[in-house]
Amino acid sequence: MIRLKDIAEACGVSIATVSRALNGITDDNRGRSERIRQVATEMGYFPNSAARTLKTNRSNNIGILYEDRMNHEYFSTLIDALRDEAARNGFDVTFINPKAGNDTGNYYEHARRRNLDGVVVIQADFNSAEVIRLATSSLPTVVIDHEYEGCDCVLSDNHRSMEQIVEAAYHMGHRRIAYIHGEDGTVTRSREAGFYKGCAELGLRVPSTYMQSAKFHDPAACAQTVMKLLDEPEPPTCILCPDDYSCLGALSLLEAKGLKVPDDISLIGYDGIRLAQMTHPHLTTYCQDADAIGREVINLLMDAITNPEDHVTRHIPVSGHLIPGETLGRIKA
Amino acid sequence: MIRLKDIAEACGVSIATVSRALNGITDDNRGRSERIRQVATEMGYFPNSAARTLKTNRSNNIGILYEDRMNHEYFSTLIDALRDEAARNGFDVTFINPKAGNDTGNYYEHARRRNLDGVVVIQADFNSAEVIRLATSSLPTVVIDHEYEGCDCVLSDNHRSMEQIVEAAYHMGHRRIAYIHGEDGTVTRSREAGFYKGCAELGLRVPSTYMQSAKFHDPAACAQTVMKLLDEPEPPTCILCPDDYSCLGALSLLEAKGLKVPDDISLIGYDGIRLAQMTHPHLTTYCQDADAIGREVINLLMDAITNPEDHVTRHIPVSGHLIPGETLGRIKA
DNA sequence: TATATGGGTGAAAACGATTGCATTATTTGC
DNA sequence: GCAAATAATGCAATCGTTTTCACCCATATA
Repeated sequence: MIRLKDIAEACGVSIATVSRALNGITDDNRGRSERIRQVATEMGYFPNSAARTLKTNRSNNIGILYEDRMNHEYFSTLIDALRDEAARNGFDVTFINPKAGNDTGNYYEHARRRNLDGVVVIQADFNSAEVIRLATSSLPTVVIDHEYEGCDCVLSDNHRSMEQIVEAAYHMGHRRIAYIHGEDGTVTRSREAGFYKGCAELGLRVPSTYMQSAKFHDPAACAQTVMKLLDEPEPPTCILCPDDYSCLGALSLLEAKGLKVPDDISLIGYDGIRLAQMTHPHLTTYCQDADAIGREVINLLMDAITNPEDHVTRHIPVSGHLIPGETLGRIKA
Repeated sequence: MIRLKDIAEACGVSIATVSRALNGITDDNRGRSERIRQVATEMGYFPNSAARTLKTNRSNNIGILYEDRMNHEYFSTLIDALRDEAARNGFDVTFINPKAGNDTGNYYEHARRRNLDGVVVIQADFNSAEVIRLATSSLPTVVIDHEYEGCDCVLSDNHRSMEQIVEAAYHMGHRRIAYIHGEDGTVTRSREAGFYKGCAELGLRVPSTYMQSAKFHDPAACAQTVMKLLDEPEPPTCILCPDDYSCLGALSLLEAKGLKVPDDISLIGYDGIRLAQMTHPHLTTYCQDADAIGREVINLLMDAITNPEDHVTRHIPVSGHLIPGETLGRIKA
């Protein structure tokens, strides 16, 4: 590999001069810098990032952490968005590993060892010591969908989205709306609150049995819970599911039982995966704007990295939108 | 951050001794190494990978390249598998970026600049100069689903899988089988060949109109092509789709036209995404073993990295399996 | 007791870049 | 055209680690 030294020798100048020419420190005097740059390109030079990192303490590399497997469309879209947005800023993206090889490395250590300039927490157990350590460390960190004191975060509108969903169902005439939520966590609690608020504002009574718990991304679990709801003395006319996968599970079950969606019962999903628009009927669902979230995350991170002094931590909400679909039907008067 | 120097001072030994103790070079003499290790842990030491990389020319970091957006379940599963398998070997994973910030960096340069020890090409335009450069470089590279001369690769069984699919349809009594394939490329050509071979072995005639082209992951395109096939004077009784998403598009269309799947016509997908088993009817589809592929890829890469001398390049096939599903029906005699 | 043996040790040189400081070359103002 | 100001340059130190080499000390062997 070509080093600065090689270029220096080829040009008959010192290493320092080459470094400065390539980094644009010197105003191009007599075209000398220009010539150096040209020679560098001719020789096929590119900087050794390890050396640069060692000296400058900047790696132009950020870490992303997610503990689950990435088999939800929302996650992979988000990761793509992060990658692209980081690249636009000249940054690379490296995974922070839940199980870092032989080393009993925690996340923070892993990030430091790799000289990462910042970290994005996409999804994790927000109560675990390791994650808290990371979020509260001096390392620039942006967390998605969870608020830590003094830590930047980007929040998809879990609360507001549920309100919107409830309103949408209400406007279609539904008065008996049940909510099957996912596992407990920041996201779930926020959505739950939004659901209750939406109901309260519209004066809807919510029997305790209308609030059910299942698991995220588990169609069978959701279907089973739907069964329970149908056995209620007063079954709901509209059921909100934790996510689109679960919703599809519910849809299957209902069809298998001979119930027509949305004629007999309405369903609403969450996430807006592409497949939701390929089924019959298309899912009525709420779509989070993963690209926008990615953009905001990287913006925050870049600011925290480049202006550590006057960076003020912020909590930024990003809103999505309701996809009409066909699983939410009008209640016959 | 704690440096070797700090530990050396704390222990009253030289930096070299600390380095050797921590790396297990010295047989633990009089428990000294043990004590050094202990002090290191107490002080919260972890190595600076930039420094280590600079000195050793090894980063314990591999790159993965994919040019598309990662919105297919197969890709994200694969990336997860690669990440986990790499971690098991003490390696991290960094994305190689199609558009590397301001730099007009090609893939190879990007990998070198980052001191990556190896690269996995998950998906790319295999004819582009950049990708060829990467694959033919001295940098350990494993390519998935494309064979370059002298370059390691792991091949999902595109060819054999199509034969199996054809056989499965045949055994259900189908004699008029059409194939809608994706965009041209290594994968498509291999599948096409498998399809023809399967038909030939069973003595099935394949009218040229039965071989149609659409796009991968485009339900609408597939649906449209299905329309064309239905207009044939002798329409097929079974249609093979490029992938599950496309297949769902076809399924929707057929249902919309009042045709029953699989009673009136059979469909077979490809990929085995989770959603394929949540629809009604469940998709009959072929599932690639992403975990196994990931495992093989990393195995190859690790060998190429650790034994560059006696590493022999290999082309490894990984087979998947047919998921029965319900969209392939028996032809009434 | 003296001599080989052998591994543990420390000093120091790398790896390739950036950067403070002193110096030299160039430009500017008069 | 000369002094002062300014810009560009080179030297050398430095980032944190690994590793060569010479050295030392302990143990085993004669």
